[in-house]
Amino acid sequence: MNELEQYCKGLADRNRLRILNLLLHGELCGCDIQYVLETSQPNISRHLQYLKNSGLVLDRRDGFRIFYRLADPMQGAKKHLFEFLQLAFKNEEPFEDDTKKLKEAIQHGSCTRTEWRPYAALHRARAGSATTV
Amino acid sequence: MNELEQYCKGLADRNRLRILNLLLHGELCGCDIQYVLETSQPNISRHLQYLKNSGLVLDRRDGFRIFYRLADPMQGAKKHLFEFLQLAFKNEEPFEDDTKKLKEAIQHGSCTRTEWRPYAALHRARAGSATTV
DNA sequence: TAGGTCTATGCTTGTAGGCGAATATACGTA
DNA sequence: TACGTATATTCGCCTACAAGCATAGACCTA
Repeated sequence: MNELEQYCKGLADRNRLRILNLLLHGELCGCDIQYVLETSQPNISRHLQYLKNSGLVLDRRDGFRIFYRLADPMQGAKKHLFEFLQLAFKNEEPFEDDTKKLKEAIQHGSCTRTEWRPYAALHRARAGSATTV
Repeated sequence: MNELEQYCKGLADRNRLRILNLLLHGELCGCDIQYVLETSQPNISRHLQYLKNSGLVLDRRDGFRIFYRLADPMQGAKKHLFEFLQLAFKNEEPFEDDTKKLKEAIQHGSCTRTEWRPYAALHRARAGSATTV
C-alpha cells in the first residue's frame, strides 16, 4: 500500500478527523484528546496508533505522558493535505465545538502544560468550570 | 455523517484514488476508466457510485454512455482537496502509469470522443497498439 | 517498593465495504 | 423487434476495522 493510500485511510474515520482537527492547533497529549472527544481511553489510543501507522502523526514520550503531533505538516503533499483539512474543519460545527472545548481546557490548565498537575485536581477544575457554564 | 467525512471515506480505497487521478484529467466515461484500471465492470461501477454518494464525482448520461467528472473541483474545500491529490499523484508510479495509459488511449481514440466508435473496433485498436509496444 | 497516572494490547462482537459472478436495466442501431 | 454496448444491481463470501471491556505495561512520586 503506497503512502497516499495510507494517508487517506487515516482520514476515513470521524474520531480520527476530530483528533487531527485538535492536532492542527499544536502538540497534545492523549489525555487532553480523550477529554475533548469524550470516548474511552483504549479507543483514543488505537486511533492514535492508526494515525501513526498512516504516517500522519508522530509522537514523543515525556515522562508517563506521550505527546502527539502532526507529521511534517509543512512538507510536500502533506502540507496541502493539512491545509485542506484546516479549511474543511472551519465552520463545521462538530469540529469547531471540539476546538472550542480544547481551548477552554488549555486555559483552565491542560496536560500540555509542562508543570506537574495532578490528574484528579485537573479534572475537578474542568468539571467545575463545565458545570458553571 | 458530515460532508468532510464523506469525502475522506471516498478517498479510502486504492481503486477510487486511481479513478480520481484519471478524472483530474477531465471528464471520462466508465468504459475508459475500466480500460485503464483493468478490473471488472461491476467493480468500476460500484466505486463510481460510491464516489457519487461521497459528493466527489458527478455524472451525466449521453446516449448509452455515462460520463463522470469531479464535483465542483474549484469550489471551497474541495478545491484544496483536489490540489492535494494532484500533487500527491505526481511522481507516484502506479498513478503515473495510469495517467500515461489514459493519454495513450485518448490518442488512439477513446470513448471520450463524441464520434460514434464501435466498441469492438476500439478495443481491437487498443490491443493492437498495446502488443506492438 | 507501593500506589497513582497515562498509555497500549488482547479479546470479542458487530458492521462496513471490497470483490467475483451472474443478472438486470438503459440506450442506440438496424 | 432483435441485438449490441454500457452501466447498474443483486447475492454471497470474506476481510478490515470500530468499539466495549478487561488487563497489562510504562513511568513517576513518595
